[in-house]
Amino acid sequence: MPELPEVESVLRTLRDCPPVLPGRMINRVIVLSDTVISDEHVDKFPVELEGMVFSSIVRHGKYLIFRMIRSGVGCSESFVIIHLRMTGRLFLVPHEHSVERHTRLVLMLDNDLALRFDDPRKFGRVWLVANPADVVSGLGPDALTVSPEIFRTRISSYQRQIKPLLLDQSFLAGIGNIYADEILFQAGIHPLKSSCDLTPSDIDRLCNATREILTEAVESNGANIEGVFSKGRFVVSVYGREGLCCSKCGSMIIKIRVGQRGTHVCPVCQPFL
DNA sequence: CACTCTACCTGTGCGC
DNA sequence: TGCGCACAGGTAGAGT
Repeated sequence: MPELPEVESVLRTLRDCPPVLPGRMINRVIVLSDTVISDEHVDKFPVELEGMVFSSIVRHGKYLIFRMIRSGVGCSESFVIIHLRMTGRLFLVPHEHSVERHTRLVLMLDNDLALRFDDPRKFGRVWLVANPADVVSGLGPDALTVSPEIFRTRISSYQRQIKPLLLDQSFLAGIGNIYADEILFQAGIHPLKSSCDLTPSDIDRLCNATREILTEAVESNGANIEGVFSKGRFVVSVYGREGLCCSKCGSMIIKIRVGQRGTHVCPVCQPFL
């Protein structure tokens, strides 16, 4: 399940690992599933993209934002934005490997490679917009780079259960179900606790845990969870470990539901009080 | 505003 | 073996 660290890993691969995406022109666009294009005018999508060149890539939360330019007169720019949601994958392949069972979109490039978007569940979305704000303006600050001051200010403006708040992309962008559980475990905070009941010390630990967990996961190239997401090296402490022993205190990790989401807790390290 | 539920979608893994 | 079903998860939108 791609969350912020996994999306960052995709970004770094496309941007830094040869053959890289920036500088490549799109020769042809193949839409295999209309529903992944977040625009009622799916027909326009290929027409507008063909001939455009990948310029740069940035990430905000779980969204990848590709700046595209059309060389020549006017030098117009636009933005391709991709959200992988649950099961989306994005990678460069040779032309001849450009379509498989769950391939939804293929961007044929000018160097015999293709940028391929696969997504078994068709949850992922692709936008083509003139202004990235059209898609990402509702997001809060990026969870990896938010400053402690902003973190403290924002958290005190809500009165909500802390886990659903961490998952709310308008509060902080990038945290999903796996890292929310990991962050709350590291901070020693119960997921059902209300944000307004957190002490200044709780908030400091939460802020630090958010930065530390996400930074470590990014450096590890994402999570490594049996059968779920196995490319990275980040090892989870509580997610999916119900019935196993807590690595800090040895108690049994339990699974509860918080805001309809499976939630993993060490009842000793994360007291509800 | 806080929260809950549903829809979207399909592969997996369980119980019968 | 095979069937049916609950479940997983991110987000939007509707409802309480």
